[in-house]
Amino acid sequence: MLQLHRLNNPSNVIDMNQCSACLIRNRAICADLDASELDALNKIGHQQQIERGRSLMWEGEDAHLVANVIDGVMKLTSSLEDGREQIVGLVYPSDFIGRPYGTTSAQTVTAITDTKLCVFPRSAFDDFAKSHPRLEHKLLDKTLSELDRARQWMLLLGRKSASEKIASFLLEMSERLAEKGCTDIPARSSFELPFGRQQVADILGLTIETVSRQFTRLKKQGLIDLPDRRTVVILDREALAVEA
Amino acid sequence: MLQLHRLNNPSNVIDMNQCSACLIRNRAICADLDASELDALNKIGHQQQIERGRSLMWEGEDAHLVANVIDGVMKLTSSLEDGREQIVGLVYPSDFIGRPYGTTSAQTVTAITDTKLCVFPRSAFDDFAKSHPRLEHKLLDKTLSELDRARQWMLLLGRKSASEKIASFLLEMSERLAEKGCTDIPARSSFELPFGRQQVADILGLTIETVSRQFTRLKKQGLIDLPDRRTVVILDREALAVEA
DNA sequence: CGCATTCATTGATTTGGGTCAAAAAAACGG
DNA sequence: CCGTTTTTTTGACCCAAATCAATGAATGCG
Repeated sequence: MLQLHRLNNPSNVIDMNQCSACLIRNRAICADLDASELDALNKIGHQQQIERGRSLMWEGEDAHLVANVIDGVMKLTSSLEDGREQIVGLVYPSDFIGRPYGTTSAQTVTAITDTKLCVFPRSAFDDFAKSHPRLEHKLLDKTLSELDRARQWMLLLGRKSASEKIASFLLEMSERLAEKGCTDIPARSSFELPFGRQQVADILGLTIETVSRQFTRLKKQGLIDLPDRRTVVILDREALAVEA
Repeated sequence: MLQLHRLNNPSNVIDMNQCSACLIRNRAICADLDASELDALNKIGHQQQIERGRSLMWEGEDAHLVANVIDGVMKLTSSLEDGREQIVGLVYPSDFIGRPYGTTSAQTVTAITDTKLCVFPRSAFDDFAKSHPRLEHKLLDKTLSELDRARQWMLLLGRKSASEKIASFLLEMSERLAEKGCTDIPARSSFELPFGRQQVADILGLTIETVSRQFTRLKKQGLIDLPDRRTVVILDREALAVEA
């Protein structure tokens, strides 16, 4: 069933256009490359659109590609045989996807919103990376940051209560979405979640019902407002931080 | 209070002796270095003993060093203000510790057993790494593996029940401790945990009582035996795998 | 060796969050 | 615009694991 979502539709494939105009160029792994290097990298990759809900790679399967997110949000998920799912990572513009120097993907990578990517065949990318230390350096730096973030999330998953999880989540989202420019809303106190309630539950290791109840509780207590189901307005950041 | 554990006791500092005799040399980040490179790395680091319970760096504090574990087991922990603690990583011989190109440590690093380390001042290590792509490459590879492992652990923390957590833990330990040669016991079905019950609880996001109850349950059901409080014998790996 | 301390087990009780079920509200499609 | 589908909210109930409280076993030390 998941197989149906495979992306081998050539109509989605677009020639890689000028990196120099790329909005996330200075934050992505290609940031430290010079013009000629960028050109070489250009030749091995291409831009690709991927629509909301579609997956780019699957847990346990061969991953023959790596990618950079240009625009949109993706999720990394691990799941159990019975369908329980945990979102183990979120991928924002300028973030890197995939496992260089590995064969199988440890997680499923799925678009949460329509997403624009720079895609590279893994083997070609591996070769390029091995011979371009500055790129590997950037990749290492990003990976180390991701690892720290993942470990911070482990504390939340293992030790925080539902209300603490929700509060931490809202605060992190308000920062992340602001910093990454995923929305046009200037005020970081108001932001649009790219996730539905079930996805929030899958991020926090909760059920959808618990997420919903916590949201309405915070709303009733006046710490947040929820104008529509995707928008969150933080009314009392202080109080929220105390809960986190 | 934690400050008392700081390692500035010069008696613990030993000159780095010959890497060529190092037991973990071929698995650690120094694996791909040639003799002269190894010699240069040698000059910036030194070996150090650290005893069980002592910490090498603290969450949120400046980390002016990075290290390689030669022998022993260490833990990475994150904690909340009220003392709740989560073990977010385990560090075995040949594993790397610390955050190159970063300033503050995101976790506390503490010895679980008496540990032997190769310690490097961070700034000197950073410089060395930047000019030695093969070392950075190795470091990247290790970091990517750690990230995959951390994310797999997030699934356990967020979605597994206590009995599933315990079963997964025992199976992983039997593999990890065998593969890393942390014990002399040849049979991977019998191994000695380097952790007490509280630490197992901190790894799994449970309480010590729940861990204890699950252990005794598995013993009563004949899936494992517990000859003494640190030793685990897996009697029915199949059944344990079904629980995991 | 015996006392003290730490660590682990076991039992009784509580509770946070899960499950099950239904209603309400949005979003979608013709 | 209306019926269908999906998503979210709300309520009633339950249970796994936490908490609280002892007891029992190891370990360490004078």
